[in-house]
Amino acid sequence: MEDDKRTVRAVGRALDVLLCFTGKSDWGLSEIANQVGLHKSTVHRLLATLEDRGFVIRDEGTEKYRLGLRVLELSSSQSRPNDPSVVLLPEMERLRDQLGETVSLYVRDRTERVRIQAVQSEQAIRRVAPVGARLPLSVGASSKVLLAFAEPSVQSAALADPAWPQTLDKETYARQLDDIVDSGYSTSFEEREPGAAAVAAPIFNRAGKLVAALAVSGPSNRLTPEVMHNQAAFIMEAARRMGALLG
Amino acid sequence: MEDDKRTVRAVGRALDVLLCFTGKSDWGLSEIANQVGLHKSTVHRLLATLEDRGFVIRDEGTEKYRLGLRVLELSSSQSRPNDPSVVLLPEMERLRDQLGETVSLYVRDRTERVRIQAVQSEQAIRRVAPVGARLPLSVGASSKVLLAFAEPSVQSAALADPAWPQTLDKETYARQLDDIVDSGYSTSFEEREPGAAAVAAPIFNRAGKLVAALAVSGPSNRLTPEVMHNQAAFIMEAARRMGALLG
DNA sequence: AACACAGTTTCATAGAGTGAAACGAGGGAC
DNA sequence: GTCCCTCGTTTCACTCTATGAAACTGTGTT
Repeated sequence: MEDDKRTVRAVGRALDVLLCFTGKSDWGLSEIANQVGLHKSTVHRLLATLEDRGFVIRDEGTEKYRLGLRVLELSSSQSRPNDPSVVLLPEMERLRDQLGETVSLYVRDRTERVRIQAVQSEQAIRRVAPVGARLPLSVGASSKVLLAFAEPSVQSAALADPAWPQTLDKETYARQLDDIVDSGYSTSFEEREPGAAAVAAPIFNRAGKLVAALAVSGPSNRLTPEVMHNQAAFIMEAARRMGALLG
Repeated sequence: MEDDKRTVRAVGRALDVLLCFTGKSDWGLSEIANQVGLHKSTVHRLLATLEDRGFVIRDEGTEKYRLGLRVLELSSSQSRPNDPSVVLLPEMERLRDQLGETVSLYVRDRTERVRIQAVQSEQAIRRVAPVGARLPLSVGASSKVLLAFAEPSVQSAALADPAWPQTLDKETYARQLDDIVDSGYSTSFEEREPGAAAVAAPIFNRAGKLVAALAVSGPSNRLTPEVMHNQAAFIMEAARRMGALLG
């Protein structure tokens, strides 16, 4: 409400329209208008602008809107040299082969986390982990790692976020984070998703700054607490090696 | 100029700001203002809005702007099931192994073409082909394929585009396109980039609609006109198989 | 110290964006 | 066939938003 004056309303609305396309690829005009809470005619103009610049296209046949190729163009020009998601990929594959489970790489983005890289397990039952997925910073092994080793200001900002689940007891949570700092890794067992479990360790760059969380995840019947405890040493070792690869 | 009334100026400007980040990842405020021809304060507000929604972030250290992770999120939710870029990937790898050169997949986007998928040659000297790259629809083997087999309205729109090179003789070009329709493939020899050559063939879906161009490209000393002529049959055969994989 | 340059904020004004309403175009239902 | 519902498109008067000049702050350079 305070920095609304520093932003441009029409642009913010257009970006909100664009963000509709995460999770659902085909949208009708009225559908979007309903979703973002704007008038049809307003959304129509915003979409016309987005379409003009190639950010959305209209499916021929069904007249529905869909993301355009400008998005691909942007994202491909996003990755810079010594980008963690490409530099660390070989090490992630090595760890996947060593443990046989899906390996993911997460970074914090404000009060959420984003999976910036993943290599899938090759087992029949495996964790599928789409790159680019945005997840809450509250639950899950990687979330706790990203918070436990973050600066205090980051922690308090995350807890103050309206999206933070009110059901979590903050004291218990804080103690859990302390334990993670002590042990150097974090686990989660059916915490965010039923049937899934994960181990995560922090990756620090050479300057000692937390840059990402390395996570190994799989079905909870394979990744029992004992198994995860045994894997933790390997994961921390891999995370250490990865940190050395970063600027 | 005509449909400017149907679009939202501020949004268009914001998207133009966003598009600065294709080709150069780090931008200062004044730099962007200069690039897009807007006032500093205007760009400042647009960037604040883009930052608020996570489309750009500011590098800590250098205060420069850079693309945010929302872009990754969007692009990853872009690929739909039976998307050519994933369905055709195995066939592209097969062709790469068969011919030993870089294989690219292009689609037309208005009056340009975009590389939506690529598999790199494994030779020491190879064509590097970043996915997402946007190229002119005038020159290059794939361009000519995408135009030759397109509907007449598409062809005339491309020729009428202000970006179309005035140096090309339209009659010679039209004859060239006719030849491509007859032979079923297209070649280019140091046409767009010095030292590079390519062969391309059209991919039609089951309904007979042109959906993409399949291109094999490499250094011009390996891909001589004779070599490319010999490879053409394999490429057309691969393109035919790929078309059968599409809806 | 003086300067140059980048980013930020303020503010009066113009005109751009807004949303209600009307319009036109399918597409079922009956 | 008609009616009706819904979707996308267009118009238009009004308000409030976006704009850009200018002032301001901060940082590094000469």
